[in-house]
Amino acid sequence: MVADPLSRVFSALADPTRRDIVARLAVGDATVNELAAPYDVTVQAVSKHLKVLEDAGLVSRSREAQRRPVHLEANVFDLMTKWIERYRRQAEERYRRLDDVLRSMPDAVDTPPSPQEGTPS
Amino acid sequence: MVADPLSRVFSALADPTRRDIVARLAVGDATVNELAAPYDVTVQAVSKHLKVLEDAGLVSRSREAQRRPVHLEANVFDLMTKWIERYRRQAEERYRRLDDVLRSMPDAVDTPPSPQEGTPS
DNA sequence: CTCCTAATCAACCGAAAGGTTGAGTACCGA
DNA sequence: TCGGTACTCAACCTTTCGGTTGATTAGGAG
Repeated sequence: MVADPLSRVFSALADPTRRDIVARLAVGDATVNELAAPYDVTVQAVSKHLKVLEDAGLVSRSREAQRRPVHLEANVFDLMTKWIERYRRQAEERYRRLDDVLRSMPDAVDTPPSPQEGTPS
Repeated sequence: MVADPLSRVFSALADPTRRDIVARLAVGDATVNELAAPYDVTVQAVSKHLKVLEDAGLVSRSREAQRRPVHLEANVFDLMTKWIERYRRQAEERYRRLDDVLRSMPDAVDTPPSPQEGTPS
């Protein structure tokens, strides 16, 4: 994957197994085998999932003898949260303004999705 | 796509073009042709993107003559935000507890990511 | 009715995702 | 040194994704 950071994070969390792994890691660090245990997929598949999460910056892997404990990097969530909040706020602001406009013309339409007006272009 | 709601939302926003469309819609409703204009892809491709966003519950399409104005449903962001906040909080809480433990044993290790302890299982 | 515009549907294509099996690497323990 | 354990790498397979072109539906405008 050579996508932008935001796409990598969103895409990493678009898979339920990977979200599950993140949920598990929020409790505490774990090894690949520990993470793979609950699922009926091979440990290689989980290893691939971890690579995706790592590329997205959501987890890091250290080294402890032959074990490679996986650690959740929760701060990367900020990237998403900021993006989401930005457009949510913007959309809500817009809704509020539209509401004001409708309130300021009390004699106009009262059926919101009615496409009956002849608004010329 | 027959995935769970959360996967649909994350996956919908994993594409930069679709995030761009969401950003555009936060400013105001738009038609498919208007949305397609800035990109050098066909209008059919954009229509597909909108279908993905609609299936994720992020936008809705009404009908106004032969036009189908697209509207941003900002409230669906909540689903993501809740999921993210949950595990961020959990991870931060864990970090805080670990910090407390380390503080309560002042003679122990002082190199945070040092995997030198022989914690027996 | 006929034409134009807006948008979707359908079939297809190449690339990437998610899975598998099999081999390879790295480290510990006897 | 020889296994055994923990994990990754590589090749392959099938499904999904993002895009295309071409046909079709739906609704004004003349």
